Amino acid sequence: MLRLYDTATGAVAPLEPRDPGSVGLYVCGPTVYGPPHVGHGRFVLVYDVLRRYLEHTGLAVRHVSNVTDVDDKIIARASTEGRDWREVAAESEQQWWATMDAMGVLRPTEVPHATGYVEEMVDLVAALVERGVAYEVGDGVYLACDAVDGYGLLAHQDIETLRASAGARLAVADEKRSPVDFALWKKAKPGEPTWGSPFGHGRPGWHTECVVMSLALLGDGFDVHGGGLDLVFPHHENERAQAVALGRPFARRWVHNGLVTVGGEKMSKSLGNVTDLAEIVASSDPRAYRLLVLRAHYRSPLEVGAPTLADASSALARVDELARRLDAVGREMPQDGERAPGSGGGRAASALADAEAVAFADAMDDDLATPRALAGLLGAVRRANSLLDRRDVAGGAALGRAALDLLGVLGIARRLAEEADEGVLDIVRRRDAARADRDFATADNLRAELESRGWVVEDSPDGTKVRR
RNA sequence: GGCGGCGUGGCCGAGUGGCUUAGGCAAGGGCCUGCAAAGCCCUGUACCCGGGUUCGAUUCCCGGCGCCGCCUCCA
Repeated sequence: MLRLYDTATGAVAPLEPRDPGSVGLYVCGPTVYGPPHVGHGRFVLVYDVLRRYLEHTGLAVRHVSNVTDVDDKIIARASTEGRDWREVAAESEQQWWATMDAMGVLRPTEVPHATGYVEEMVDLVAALVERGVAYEVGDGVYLACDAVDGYGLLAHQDIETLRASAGARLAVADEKRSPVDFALWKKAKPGEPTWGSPFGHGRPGWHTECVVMSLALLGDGFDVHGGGLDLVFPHHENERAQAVALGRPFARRWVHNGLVTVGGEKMSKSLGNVTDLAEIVASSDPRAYRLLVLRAHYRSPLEVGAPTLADASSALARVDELARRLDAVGREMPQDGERAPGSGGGRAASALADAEAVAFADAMDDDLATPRALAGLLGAVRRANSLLDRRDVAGGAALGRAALDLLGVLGIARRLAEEADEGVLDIVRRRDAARADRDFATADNLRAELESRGWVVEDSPDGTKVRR
């Protein structure tokens, strides 16, 4: 069984689902006001792999990830660009999915939009007011955090400390009773999108959006709530506060992924080091970024840059090379190739494959230790290549296929080979003819020609092979 | 100031009280090759500093130094 770290307790513990056989996972999704960056890419990949692994172990996963489609930043951008806020949100969301699809990320099973749940949000705010834990002032409705049992659970600080900390930093200008209180409902300002409510026209606060959507779709006491480490406080703390104030059980487990650094620092607009995710997907194999992300533990910080991406790309090339070799082997061998006749090594070979699967599960069950899982798999890739080099086709194929299958669980499936067109094949044939004539000067010129067209040229007993 | 975390070989990045002390990339040597490419084999003797605990610490404890994140919108 998967053991996962819980931010609330600071300990690793088995993930025991509320409903046997299935897991409800809520992940805070993007606010759609601009193009996705590598930080978004990391959180999406982390939870994509969590989901894939849970499904691999036979659990049904209900994976809910919201889109925040009304927010200060969306409104601000629409305003400066003189456009409708809905248009900005829709366009950004389209960009989001295009990039995620390119990265091979599974779409969440449900994608609630904040604007689709405003009525429920109003109801929730009203219920909190009715219970006397929320109060209305001039610019909105706030939650009185003092009334919340265990406020500070995720921040690992008591409310007095949080109050002092917030009070010291914020020039208190609004009408909140306490600096830690937060807006459930923001009353309308001129030119902003609004909805009607018992507290006047306005829009919901961010923290209210997520608590409403997660409970609406996954129900009380759902299994896992995830998001970036930077959402722990105040966002998740405040989501939880609302549920607690209502007397509803909230997430049973809190999972947070580490942040991406660029040049050793967190990405931020003020530092000017925000790396566009779409650029990475366009300029390199999207699986390279996935590999990079999985090579670090999900709770550690991760350095992303051209050098680390190039590094991951090279590692991936070796995996793909094995896949190509196995394809070739598959054509020469019967399809039940693991037990190829006359090899005699079949049983030992499948034992080797089983051992890989066990090691993989051990690593993954240990708080999603993808670095260890990957280390094992990449080692298996090398050993499989080694067996194939030594003509142990049965052993190499069994081990190699096992490794590739398990890499597939992580979303690092093999890339489809690109077919060479007739013009390229013509050069290949001329080069083979030249090599047969031992006219190496001509052969080398033709190889240079192929390489200049972007093909990697490899000689084999069957003649020139090209790939890219 | 409070809270959380980190400092590992050229780079990225796991991990561990001693045992064969990840993995990847890069580098050097080798096998293979007409030469390459790809693949494989071999090599590197790393754990911020100072104390302490211990038979033994990179790993545990204390203290420093440096760095990062959160405490305000943020994946």
